[in-house]
Amino acid sequence: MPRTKEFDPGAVLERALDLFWRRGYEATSMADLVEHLGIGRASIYATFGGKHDLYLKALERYVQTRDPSLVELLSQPGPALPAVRALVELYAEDAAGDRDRRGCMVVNAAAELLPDDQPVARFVEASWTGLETALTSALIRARAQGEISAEADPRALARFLLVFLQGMRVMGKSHGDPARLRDAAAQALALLR
Amino acid sequence: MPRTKEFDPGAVLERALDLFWRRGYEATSMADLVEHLGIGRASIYATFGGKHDLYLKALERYVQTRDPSLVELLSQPGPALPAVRALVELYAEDAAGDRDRRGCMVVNAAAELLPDDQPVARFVEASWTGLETALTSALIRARAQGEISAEADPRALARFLLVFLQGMRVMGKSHGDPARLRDAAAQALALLR
DNA sequence: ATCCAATTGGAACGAATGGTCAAAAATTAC
DNA sequence: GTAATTTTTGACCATTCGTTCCAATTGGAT
Repeated sequence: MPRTKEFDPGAVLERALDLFWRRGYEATSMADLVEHLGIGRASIYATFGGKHDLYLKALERYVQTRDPSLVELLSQPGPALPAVRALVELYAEDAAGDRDRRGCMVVNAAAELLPDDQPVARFVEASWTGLETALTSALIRARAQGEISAEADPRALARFLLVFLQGMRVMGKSHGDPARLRDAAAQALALLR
Repeated sequence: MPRTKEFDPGAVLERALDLFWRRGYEATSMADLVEHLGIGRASIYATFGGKHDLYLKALERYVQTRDPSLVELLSQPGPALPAVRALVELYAEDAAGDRDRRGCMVVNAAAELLPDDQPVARFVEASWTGLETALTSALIRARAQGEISAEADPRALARFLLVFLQGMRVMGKSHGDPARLRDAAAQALALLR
């Protein structure tokens, strides 16, 4: 009995994600969204709720469609260290080569909305904890397989990498020397031996 | 002939800095500022210009009154490496112990306003370049004094530390395990040998 | 004491904000 | 074909936004 929607909610959410990612939360107005999403104002409210709900769903989609490749990358069987190194280099290239300098949406969310926005805060923390866990488990495997020193502390190393990666993501928003992030990444990788 | 102001512009700017630092640019309204600065609306415009000008001046004050201690710290005569290590630990403690999780205003500015806001972009880049330069010069001294390996690359190491420090500053906005940043910092310091 | 000039508080500005509502259109099930 | 129900459209809402203006006030210089 319900009438079918004329649009694909997933595709619309993707466009909302694009806008929020590029401009942030406050700087993106409902008028902007109405214009770029291609659907009416009321349809947005009916489908996603208010602006904050829509932002949260966009952030969720961001994590689910951009980050998971990382966890998969880290969970491949076989040698674990190359995956970790590849991850760091991927982040460096990503940040250094990002033409429109949108950075990482999670980092942007943390910087703009935290500490006041609790739903976003929970989301950010969960995202970071997830990456820390994936890194830790990869490093535990690496140590077990003799790829890094037996004395290494996998969790501490994972935490270090986690912080360093977020650093690259913030700094990627600035038009600095692209070699800066590459140099930094090369040094960070020296810690993994 | 000009009449003297009834307020101390420096003190007022300090209060504006406090607000912008905590809430960011967009989320801070002129009404908020009027309420917290203790001076009239027109006085704000007459003294500092519009909202964006005020933000820029607050950001400037932030860098001038919070960061310079760092440059001084790194420029002390004698052994250079302890100063660098102290700096990393200071950032870690700062981020982990920051009760109200306001983070670093430069990082917040970068995440919220970049890449679209060019004046802010210039400011952020200058701030980061300045820290990179100070770190590089300290590490050059450290190498010359035999505190780190002769094969070490001071600039690359400085860039690494720069990125890592900014990472701590973003992540400090989240209520995560405080040990996370301390663990990370300890690992990063292992690179300075 | 007087004039000058700048600062002051507060009212007012139009534009833009996020959100709502009711009428119209459209699709499905019968 | 008809009835039912939901989506869509777009006008509309009160509020808040950053900014400007003006009249009153204030303090400094002569």
